[in-house]
Amino acid sequence: MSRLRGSVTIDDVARHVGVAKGTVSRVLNNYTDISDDTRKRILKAVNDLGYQPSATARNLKRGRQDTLGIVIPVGHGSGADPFLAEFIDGIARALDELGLDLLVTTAHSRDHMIETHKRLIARRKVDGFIVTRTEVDDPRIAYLKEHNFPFVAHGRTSDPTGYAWFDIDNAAAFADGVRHLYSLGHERIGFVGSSLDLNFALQRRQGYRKGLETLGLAHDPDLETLQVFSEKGGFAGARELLSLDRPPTALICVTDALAIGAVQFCREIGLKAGSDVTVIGYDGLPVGEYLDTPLTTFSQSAQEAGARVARMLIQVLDGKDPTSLQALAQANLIRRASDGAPSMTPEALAGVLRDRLNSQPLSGNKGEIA
Amino acid sequence: MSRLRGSVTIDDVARHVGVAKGTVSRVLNNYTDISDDTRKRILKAVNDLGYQPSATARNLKRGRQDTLGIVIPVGHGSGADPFLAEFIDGIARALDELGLDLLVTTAHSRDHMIETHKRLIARRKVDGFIVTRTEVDDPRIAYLKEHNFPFVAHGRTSDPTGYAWFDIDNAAAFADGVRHLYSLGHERIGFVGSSLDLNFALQRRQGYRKGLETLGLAHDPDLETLQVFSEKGGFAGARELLSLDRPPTALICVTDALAIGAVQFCREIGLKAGSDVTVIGYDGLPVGEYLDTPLTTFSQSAQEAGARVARMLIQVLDGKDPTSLQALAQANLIRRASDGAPSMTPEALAGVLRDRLNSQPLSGNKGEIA
DNA sequence: CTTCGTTCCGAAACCGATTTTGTTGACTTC
DNA sequence: GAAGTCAACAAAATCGGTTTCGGAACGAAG
Repeated sequence: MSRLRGSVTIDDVARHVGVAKGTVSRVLNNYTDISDDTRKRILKAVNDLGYQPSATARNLKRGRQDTLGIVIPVGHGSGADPFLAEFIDGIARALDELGLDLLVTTAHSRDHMIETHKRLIARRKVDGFIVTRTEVDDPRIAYLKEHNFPFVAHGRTSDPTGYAWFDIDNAAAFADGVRHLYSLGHERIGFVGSSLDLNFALQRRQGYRKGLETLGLAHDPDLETLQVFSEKGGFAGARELLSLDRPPTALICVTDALAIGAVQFCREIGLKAGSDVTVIGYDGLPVGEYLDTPLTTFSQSAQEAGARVARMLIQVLDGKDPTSLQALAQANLIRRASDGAPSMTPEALAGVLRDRLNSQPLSGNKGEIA
Repeated sequence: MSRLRGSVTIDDVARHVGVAKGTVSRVLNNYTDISDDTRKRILKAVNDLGYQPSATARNLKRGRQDTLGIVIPVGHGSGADPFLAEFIDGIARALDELGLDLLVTTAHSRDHMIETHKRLIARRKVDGFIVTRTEVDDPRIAYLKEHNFPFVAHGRTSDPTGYAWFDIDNAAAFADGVRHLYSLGHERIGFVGSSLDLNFALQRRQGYRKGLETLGLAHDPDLETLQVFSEKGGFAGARELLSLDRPPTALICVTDALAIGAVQFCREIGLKAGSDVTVIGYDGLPVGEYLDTPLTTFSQSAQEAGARVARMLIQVLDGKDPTSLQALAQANLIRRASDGAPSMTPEALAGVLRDRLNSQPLSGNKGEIA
């Protein structure tokens, strides 16, 4: 009961000035049919009383919430994605300028994810969604499209039509990466990937294959491995590929986490990343710079991506046709130290590995395949 | 106009069943004065129509938003804090179980921070706040206390009375750390800290000093350095301390980021972390495990901390006395590989450093002091 | 002096829920 | 059989805004 926390309502202002509350509202919403005198008196009172309109009441009438939603996928304890942290930061910054807010929710499964979107829509807590980490066949996008609820995707799906999205040209990046490795002298190039459900993972593999094809290099299925999304996966992937009879001299990894694991495998086996074996990652994580061999990686600004996607969503909410809001950006390669000309042939590398794998036990359980 | 996106209102349900909307509301809120028959018919209609009450309308009447707020400090482009990402994840998970949501905002300065809290309160967008990264003298806490707005702090201030908080016993952790280093044989232990405005940074230094005192070790002010909060700071800090005439053989760093930079300095100068120089961090970042020398560090579960703080805030909102909600948890040391017995005396270390610093140019600009 | 058009603002409807108050009919009770 | 009780719901008030509608006051036009 009672004026909770003494907040000032529009009625207080109206009474204070001696006008109808509708008049106060009109002043605050810049209607023109208010005399200068009245306007000034009301503005003064608003200021004096420290009045700020209740978002709730305003939203009820307007049907808008001035709030955007993002529901982030969280693995089973796998920890938060460092990319997402910066991405959200970017969104929040962009929204702040416009007085909008961001509602953040997590979901641990696909069902939970859809359910959360449903709830937020039904209870009208948000005006639109930002969808991240798009899957090749994404149930969220299907749901939102079907219900005609505003959203912008960061990343595409297998059918990137009929909705607004912002994406990195993953395929081009990986094709470039392969070309770069080839120009360094690598001819056997391994691909350390992960679950192909995620669209970017699939696209990066496509780019990898396309790159090989363009260069006229044979595509050897043995040089591709799919691992879990973590350093452990990268470790296991590197072990798998480097243990081949004719191992790759370079590894291109779908994410930095995988690349970090791959570099670790190289270190443990006594190979120098950047010369004995080349490793390239993707994400531009700052920490990559502080590895013993600073990681060469593709970078995209997560913060900028967040800001951009937020602004796109606002345009959608303003009625702009989502189909006209589709943008592709290029990632760029940050060369640090984990890439270089191969120091030996695949055959020589295979020899070294045979020796080392037999003589040296590897660290703990880091190579376990999940 | 018009039923936006065809959402079903309580009136639709009432009309469909042929009752007053108040009756529908009472059914949904478990009032007892409804006949079984009517209750069933209404519940069926609710189900059939897929009705979910509008959060906005309900909030307007109830005066609650079922939304918690967190405004996270973002440096000038310094990037997002990996700890915060997991922390938020923990909050979101805990809230999900209770049907609450989390509003995330960023602020780039102290003023902006207060302003954002003000706005969120005045516009009644949130029921309470979670305050993170508390400063020794925190303006947010002062403001919220003064205005009697519900909140829970993650971390204390210099005056930890009169509000609810959850904190790690930073002082105890660092005192333990010093004891641990001493037991390994270190007698000159350096402290790489950062801005003492943040309460945890101050507490950790207190713990460091207390640890020395307890062991009867002299406190040498030269062994303490304050750096910016990043790998660069750690690099610079390690350089400063190790360049002393009698350098420390162990460095205890306030955060993992600093420790990572310190380890990098050791590597570049040709010292082996874990034997030549011991480095300990704090945060338990997963990436610390994948450095060339896996980082020994103090760990606290950010996710659990988030969940815990969220639950505390809910208790505050339920009317529990904030003063009764104050909890201190212990951090625990995760020993990996960057700590060990000293391989040489401070004097010998100084000799090595003199040689190396003269002969070997250091990497780029990483040592610059910001 | 009427009529018309503006300008400016009060009154009331409305958004979609919750909650209070009031009403109805059935059932007791004496 | 009149009065009182109770269950079960309808009707209306309310939350705090926005928006529509309409009316008063005034000057200009005819």
